Amino acid sequence: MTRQRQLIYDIILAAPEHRTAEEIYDLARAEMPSLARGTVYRNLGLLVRDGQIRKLEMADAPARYDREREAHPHLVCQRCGRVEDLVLPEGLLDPLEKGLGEPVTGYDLKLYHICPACRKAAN
Amino acid sequence: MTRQRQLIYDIILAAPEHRTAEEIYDLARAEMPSLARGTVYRNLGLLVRDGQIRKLEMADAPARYDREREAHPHLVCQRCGRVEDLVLPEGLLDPLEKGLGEPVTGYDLKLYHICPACRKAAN
DNA sequence: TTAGGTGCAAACAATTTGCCGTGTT
DNA sequence: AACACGGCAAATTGTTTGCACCTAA
Repeated sequence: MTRQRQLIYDIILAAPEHRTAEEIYDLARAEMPSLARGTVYRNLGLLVRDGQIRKLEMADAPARYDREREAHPHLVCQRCGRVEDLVLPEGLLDPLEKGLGEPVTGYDLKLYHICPACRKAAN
Repeated sequence: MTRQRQLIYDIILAAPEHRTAEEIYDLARAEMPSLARGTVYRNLGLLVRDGQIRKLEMADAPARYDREREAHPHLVCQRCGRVEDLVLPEGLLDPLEKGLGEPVTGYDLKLYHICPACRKAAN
């Protein structure tokens, strides 16, 4: 855990936002102006590999990072890309897995909507 | 529907495979060698926009395209990236949507596993 | 003193775009 | 003539990598 990795990790832990690498880079540079973009990507990759954070692949947009360690669904605004965590009702996906007969190693569930802010703006 | 768009569309309809733009480009060029890569991307975009096909965003890999018109879950091999369609049990996601109180405009559900071929190869 | 990490810049992969020509209505 | 689309190549975007230097165990 170098200073730079700690900084990046702290930024992710500090808020429930699901930020992009670029946003994290900007926030981190406010604190450590010498920080390189490559270092951000490298450390995000390592944090994901070690299971300390999660990477969310977004549709037609840069990936976002989630401080939550366990798999859970997300609610994504189709307009602005904002992401919220959802709670997965216990055993919700069981019927699907059951039907498969094979073990599932993970899942990715996103629900799309238009967030209140965007819906208001659309008027 | 130009010749090139029809060709691209036919390739997608012809098989249940979920191919990448590059794979579609290669298959199409076997039939029409002058076809440009940009044309493939342009037409895939239009076909998606018009709801004739679906785009599947993959984790750390190029997007794939699905001939199925309606939303449905996918089973993705973590090793080789192969994608299969799944059938979503009726009303499976209702509890989630219910809990939200807001309308959901769509969803994206992927289950990850190791496909039989890859599991065998791992021995 | 050596393994791992950094900053920097160049490289990359997937996709998009501008431009200009061409076939169709 | 208007126009949508194709081919081509250059541009963009998001991300990765090679390299030389540095630093903490």
